[in-house]
Amino acid sequence: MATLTDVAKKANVSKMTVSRVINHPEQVRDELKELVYEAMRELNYRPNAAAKALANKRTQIIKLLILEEMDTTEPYYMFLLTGIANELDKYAYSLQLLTRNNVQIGDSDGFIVCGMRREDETLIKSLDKPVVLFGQNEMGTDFIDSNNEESMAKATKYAIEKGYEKIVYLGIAIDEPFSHSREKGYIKVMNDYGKKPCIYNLKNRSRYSAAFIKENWGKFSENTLFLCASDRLGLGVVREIKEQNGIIPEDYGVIGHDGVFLDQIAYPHLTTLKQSITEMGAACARMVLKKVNEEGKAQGNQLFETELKRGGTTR
Amino acid sequence: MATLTDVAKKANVSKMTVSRVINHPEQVRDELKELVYEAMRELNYRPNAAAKALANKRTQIIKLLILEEMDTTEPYYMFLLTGIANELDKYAYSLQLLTRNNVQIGDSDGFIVCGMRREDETLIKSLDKPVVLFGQNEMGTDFIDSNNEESMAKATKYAIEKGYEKIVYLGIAIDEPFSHSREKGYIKVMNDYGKKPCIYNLKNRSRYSAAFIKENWGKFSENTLFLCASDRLGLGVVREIKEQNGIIPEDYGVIGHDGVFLDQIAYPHLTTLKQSITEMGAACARMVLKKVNEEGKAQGNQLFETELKRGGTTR
DNA sequence: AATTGCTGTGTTATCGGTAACAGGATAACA
DNA sequence: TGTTATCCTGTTACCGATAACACAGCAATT
Repeated sequence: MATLTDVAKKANVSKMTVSRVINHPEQVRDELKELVYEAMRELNYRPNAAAKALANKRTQIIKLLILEEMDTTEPYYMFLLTGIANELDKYAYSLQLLTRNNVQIGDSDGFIVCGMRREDETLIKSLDKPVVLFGQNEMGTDFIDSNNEESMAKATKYAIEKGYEKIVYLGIAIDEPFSHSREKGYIKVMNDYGKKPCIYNLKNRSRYSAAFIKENWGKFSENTLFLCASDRLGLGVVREIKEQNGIIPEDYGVIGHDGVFLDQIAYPHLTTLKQSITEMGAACARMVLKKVNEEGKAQGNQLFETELKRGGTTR
Repeated sequence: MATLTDVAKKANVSKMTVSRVINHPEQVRDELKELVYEAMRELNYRPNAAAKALANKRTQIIKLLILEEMDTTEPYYMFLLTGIANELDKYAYSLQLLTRNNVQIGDSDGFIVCGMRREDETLIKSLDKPVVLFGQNEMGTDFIDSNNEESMAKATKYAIEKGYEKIVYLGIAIDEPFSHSREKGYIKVMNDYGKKPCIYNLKNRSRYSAAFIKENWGKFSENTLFLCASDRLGLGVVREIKEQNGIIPEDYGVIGHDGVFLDQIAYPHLTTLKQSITEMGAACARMVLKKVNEEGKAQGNQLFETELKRGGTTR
């Protein structure tokens, strides 16, 4: 592997100049810069992350803290991880994965945290390096998330326009901002259309949504659409509607949320709101690196739109 | 953060001695070792991975190369990743994730490769650092995998003992060793019991197994068990049996394979062969690090037993 | 007592970068 | 022309570890 020194020799400059070309190009004459770039190209120079880390008193490591139990977690995270990892790679950063079981921090330049719940606030506040959250929150920490409210608003509108008479919202029974936002989007559009919201909150398991449909089957006239806060809930709803011999999508519609894997497990495939998880992962990585470079300066939030992906569960 | 030098001062030795205590303890007098250990404890010394990496001409990075498409992949990999990451952490190693899209290698000390197919042989042979495969193979590369043959043998035996008359094997139509091994385990036990194997190979998608059941429904008398090479296939089978009003588990049984997430999505839950993915991940990490320390010396293979996890799809 | 060998420890140089400082060249000004 | 400021580039020291070598102390050998 070529080093700074090799490049410097080839370009007939000192290695400090090469280092400057990389880190403070504005301090170097254009002429020299060209020479250096050329030498780097010819030698296929790749900076040594360890040396850089040592000199900068950095680690070139970002820790990803996953606070959710993975048994109950959707495949979801693989996409997030890929997004993060690919982006980190570009800056010679690498990733360390932490779960609740091994939070024995080693050392890192920053954190990305996901699956956070309210009670984790103290844990997160205790981290002494820049933090970016994946998932909206109200503690003022920078975050990346889907635009949950807008997402559900869009779905509600879609359902109404498809002519479903009654739109029932099945939310996730958890007191977290993302959940409230989704509900809010639904309510807003229902009000706009002069329809009465109808909301039930359930644990995020398909058996609960299935059980719910079973118990309340009598209540739901034909031409009802179940708008679910997760594909998992959607899955249970579809299962039980079929069990009850309801006809999908003519008499009953189902829309899920997330669009990661589970929507494709359902039969027919769920109409769902697909999140751009991989892009969001990349955004998390970029944001945390930026924060690292700016001594932890707040970066604000970033919301991603979801895409309504039509499956076989809506007209 | 305390450094080697800090520890050395505290223990009244040179930093070289401290380094030796860590890396070649047999070269240091017990007396001094005690002093050093004590100092390390008091200062809560953690070695600086970057410095170590630089001095050793290592990177302290292992790359995980995932060759499968993740859209079609089971959540599976999150568990693997956790296992790998936790283990690497212990040795101040971190992880970089590569997919087919970004194999532009940076630099690393070794590779763990998974989702490999035959045609990837050249790619893998081209890697210039120690490699461990997750998944059995015939190219002589060290690997970790479940004991696929034994796993299916165990399931077949179980099905027979539960009194299912006919055991139909639904394999994954792919010319890879893991697939052949699973089939082999089935055949072996069927022969042992004097039963005639009945094998179909399908693409690993639930809609194909569902379609298969639908088309062939007439052929399957009651008291048949479908032994599936994946939970995904199992899922489709369960779905279609219910569609045909077959009764599970009394008249028809289903056993899947993998035990990661999908088995719990089915209703009723699939009886499945649960793999110890996280442990296997840790084993991959250990093996690749060992290989790194032994200049790439071959490490052989390591097979993990699966656990038969009873769900509602067998008697 | 002198030589040899073995242990165990310290010294030095090095890994590949970067910050801080030093100093030469040129332009701007008195 | 001499002084000062500005711009660029090079030199030096250092980040925190490790390998290679040097060497002191002691036991075994002659």
